[in-house]
Amino acid sequence: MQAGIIHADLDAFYASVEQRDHPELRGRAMAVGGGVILAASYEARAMGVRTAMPIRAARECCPGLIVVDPHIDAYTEASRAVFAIFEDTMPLVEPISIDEAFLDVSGLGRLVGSPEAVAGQLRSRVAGEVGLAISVGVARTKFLAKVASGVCKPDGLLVVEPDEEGAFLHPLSVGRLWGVGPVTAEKLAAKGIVTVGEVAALGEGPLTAILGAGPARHLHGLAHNRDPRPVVTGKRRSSIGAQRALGQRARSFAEIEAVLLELVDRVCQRVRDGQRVGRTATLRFRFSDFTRDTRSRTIDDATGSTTAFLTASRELLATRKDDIARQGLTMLGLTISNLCSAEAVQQSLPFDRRSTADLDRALDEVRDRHGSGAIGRAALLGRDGGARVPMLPDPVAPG
DNA sequence: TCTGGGGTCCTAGGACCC
DNA sequence: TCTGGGGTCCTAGGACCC
Repeated sequence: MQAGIIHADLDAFYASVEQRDHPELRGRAMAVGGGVILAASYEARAMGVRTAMPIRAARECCPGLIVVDPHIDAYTEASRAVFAIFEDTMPLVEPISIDEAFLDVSGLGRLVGSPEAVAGQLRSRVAGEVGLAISVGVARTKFLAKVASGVCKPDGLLVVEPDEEGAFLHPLSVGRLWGVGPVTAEKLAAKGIVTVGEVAALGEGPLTAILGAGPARHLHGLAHNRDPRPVVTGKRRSSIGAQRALGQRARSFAEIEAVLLELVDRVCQRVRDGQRVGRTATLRFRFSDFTRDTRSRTIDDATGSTTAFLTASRELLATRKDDIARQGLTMLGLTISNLCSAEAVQQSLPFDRRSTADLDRALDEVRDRHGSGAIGRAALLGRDGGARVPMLPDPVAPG
């Protein structure tokens, strides 16, 4: 099997757009900041500036750092232009974030050129037409393609051929494995495991003892470059949320309720704009001591209604009223999940007053269309036994 | 200047159903 | 009547990513 999956990743995206649009920022240690550092230029990174760093700390390690406000519209526009080039090159594009995507070029054959040639074309078109540097990794799996683009940053191109995989992967630090963050890296380091090769040599059993079954299976697979995930197009977000930092100042409960109303309104608007409906509201709290907490509630009928989610959210907020008064809230967030398309709900059959046999037949129908794990009886009936409009998952685009 | 703000995926236990 | 297995859903929480 040939190396046919591309991972393309724009370098220091927000900062690069600012440097493109403001020539006086080029070659300078600069960053985009909104409360904390959102993105730093490579010049600033060389001085130790990192994403998510408080701006004051960033200035301490990099005196003279230029911090500019974010211009989200410019980033969105640049992202659109880059993705248009991706899709013009290859229809099989899976967006990962505003500045990252996978492309499956294995089907292109000799018609367009080797994956390496396609990757080179992408890089020169993005540079020429959008004015941004992009790093591209090419490999046999998604995971390895992503590692490759990370290793060749900035402004690089790296192809890992199938017979080079072990030699490339094993010397790398475990932190390069997708899903290994500070917590997992520390657990492994405590057992003397630092490189991907050491994870690969360990075997799944001992790894399970260190990390638990799920992460061990995942990591063991990656360390041997087993990653069967295909490149998938047409995915939709499975949750939509917003949050608001409140600062350290004490807030009255009424003020917090007002913030909640704003959040609910904003999130529900976005849900409706996407022609979607949801069922679960999750409130996220952060207190003055930086501890976090979540509370969620699922309502029976999927909706995009601000009123419905406001009711659910206020109930959730009320459950923490005492803690909020005692500890002080510094952040409030709301996420709506269990999303599906509003259209799917429209098309669903009216189940009211149907017999159990009818419901079971309808369930079979849904499972035929969407797969056996798509939906359970409880989701169709509601926990109180009352019939209601069922949730259908969004259809996944073919390919 | 005050520790953004947007997501994904996984796990475990209890409730409930067949 | 008792016991048990298998499955889904909901809730809470953890880790991670950009």
